[in-house]
Amino acid sequence: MITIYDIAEKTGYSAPTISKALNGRGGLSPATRKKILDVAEEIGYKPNMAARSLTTKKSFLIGIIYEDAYMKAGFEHPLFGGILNTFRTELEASGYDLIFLSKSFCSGKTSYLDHCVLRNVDGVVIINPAETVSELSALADSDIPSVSTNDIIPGIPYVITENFEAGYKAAEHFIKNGHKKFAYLAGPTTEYTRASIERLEGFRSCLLKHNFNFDDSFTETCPAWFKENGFDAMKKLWARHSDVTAVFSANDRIAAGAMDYCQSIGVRVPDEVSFIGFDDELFSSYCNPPLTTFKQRREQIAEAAAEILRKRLAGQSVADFVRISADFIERNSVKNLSNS
Amino acid sequence: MITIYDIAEKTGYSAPTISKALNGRGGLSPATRKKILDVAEEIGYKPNMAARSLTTKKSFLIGIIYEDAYMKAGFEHPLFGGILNTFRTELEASGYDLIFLSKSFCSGKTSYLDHCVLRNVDGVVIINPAETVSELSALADSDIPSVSTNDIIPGIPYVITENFEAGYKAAEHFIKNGHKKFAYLAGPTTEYTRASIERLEGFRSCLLKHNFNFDDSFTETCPAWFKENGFDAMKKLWARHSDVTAVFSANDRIAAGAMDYCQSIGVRVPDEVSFIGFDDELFSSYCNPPLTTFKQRREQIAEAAAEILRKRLAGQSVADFVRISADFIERNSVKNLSNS
DNA sequence: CTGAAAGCGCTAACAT
DNA sequence: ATGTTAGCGCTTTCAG
Repeated sequence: MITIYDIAEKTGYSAPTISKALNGRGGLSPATRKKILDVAEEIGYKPNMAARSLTTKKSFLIGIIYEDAYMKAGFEHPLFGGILNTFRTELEASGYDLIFLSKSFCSGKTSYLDHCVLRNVDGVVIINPAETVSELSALADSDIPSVSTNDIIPGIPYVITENFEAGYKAAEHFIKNGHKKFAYLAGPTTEYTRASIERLEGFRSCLLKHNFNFDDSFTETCPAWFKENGFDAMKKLWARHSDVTAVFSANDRIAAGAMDYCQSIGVRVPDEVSFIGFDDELFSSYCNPPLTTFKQRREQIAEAAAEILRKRLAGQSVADFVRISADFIERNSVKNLSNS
Repeated sequence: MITIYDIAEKTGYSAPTISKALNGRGGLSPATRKKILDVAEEIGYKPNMAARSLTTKKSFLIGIIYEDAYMKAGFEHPLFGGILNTFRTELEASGYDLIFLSKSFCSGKTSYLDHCVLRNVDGVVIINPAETVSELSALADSDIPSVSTNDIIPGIPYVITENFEAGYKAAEHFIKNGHKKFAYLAGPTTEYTRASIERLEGFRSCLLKHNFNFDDSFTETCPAWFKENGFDAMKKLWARHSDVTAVFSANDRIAAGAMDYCQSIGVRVPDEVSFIGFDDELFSSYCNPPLTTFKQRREQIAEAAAEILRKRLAGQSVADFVRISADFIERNSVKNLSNS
């Protein structure tokens, strides 16, 4: 292992001087600095982050909370995987390393916060916490800067898609295409995750504004985000209202399951029932008919979250939250009834 | 910050004694140990990994090399995302934390190996390196234990799907269904990644064994793994051989693009041309027709890799490589010509 | 501009 | 069974 003492020996300077040169601090003659840096390069010196961390109390480590308890898709989750991707790039560019935080370090008796202390992380990004998230409030109360990209945790700034706006636009699109009977297939909601409800509220808001009937019987809530749940939900909904023509789903998988149900009982999509989904998963452009949906701007969400975390790491104040619009992706799952 | 000295003060024991108790080392009376652990628990002591790492030279950190330079799908990659998922679970259960390795730490002048040294990682998993992987040989030559789940790097044990076997089975399946004219749409190959070629070799091997004609003109190589590449490749292949009825593709996206091409020129799938893909992406069960394909056993690959790394961390010897069979997923993209 | 001394939190080696 | 001493690699403080 090559240490600053090796450089000290080679150059004749003392360890603190080497340290100053390496870290670009002041109080050094340019010639000295250059000589030291040259020797460091020459003998292949690499700092020991653990030692540096011990004295400075900074680790240049960002903890990632990533569990995907909801969709069980792991890193392949259509939203979270993409956010993590960009977030990683952003923070590595700022000189930080990313480390996964878990609740099971040290024989399972640690909390997320414990894990932060153990590793002395400088900051935390909460991409997707495990279902039991109450302990996140401990994180929020700590002085470790954090940011969330999915859950709304009191005391932690978040960056989330403009779900209300998207729901509103979905309704507008159906109305514009002459639809008059609407339904919503909701996803599950948790203490800190209200995405499905926000989408519903936007959807309903637009419908009521245009004086359409949309009471609770037109919403069916899925216990999870999978295709099967969409199938079951559509079945129940159809038993109550077989006259709906416009179905908005909380995500693409639910929409796919619902379309499957319709086709399984001989109801044509989109001729008899139209669909709009959410997420723009890869399969959504392959299914039949290709699904009209919303794409969340993962890169932009990650960039905004990275920016917030960077500011907090620098001790600057930040907004309580940022909302990012989703992009509407029009395909062929919505029939224009005005033309028929 | 709570340290062992706080426990020492509270209990009256010295720091090394506290350390022994905390780490379960011998030479302590059970009573002493219990008292120390109780106090530690009571005052909420958490070890400082950086300090521990400084003295022990162990960091309990595993470096992850994950770039996805090939498919640009990031964590949503159909194979790598899944492997990372399970690998993470496995190693966290063994008391390790996962940290991403990059080549750009410290203003971009570090290599993967440099990054390992900086963070003093105990081991490395190479899930998917960046295109320029030559520096991995430096890692292989170092004494840091590593394992690879996609690339074959001299000196590093790997766990990879039985690609040859799968290719062989694909050919068998076509033959069993009465096909006589075959083609292969290859993916790109790099210095260390021969998956596409291995699949081809298995495919060809079976065809030749059954005395079918299969010269190089029946293979078209895509420059990348995307749908568009499959479309273009099928177009070129079709210009040479419009009589093939059985097309095996190096991955599902290429297969999807190729099916698109056929349908775009009015060739029916699977009635006139049949397809087998690779990966079993989510869209593969949604596309039209649903695609017959192979699913790589991501969990099993990750478990085997974790086992190899654990053994190497413990100083035990391991096999040079492990090959894991892929599962054949039969859907409706292969027509049985014997029945027609 | 440079160096000496001290210490971050922990553990290894040895002494008692 | 427990304590003493020393040191991991680095940076901070302060003296020169």
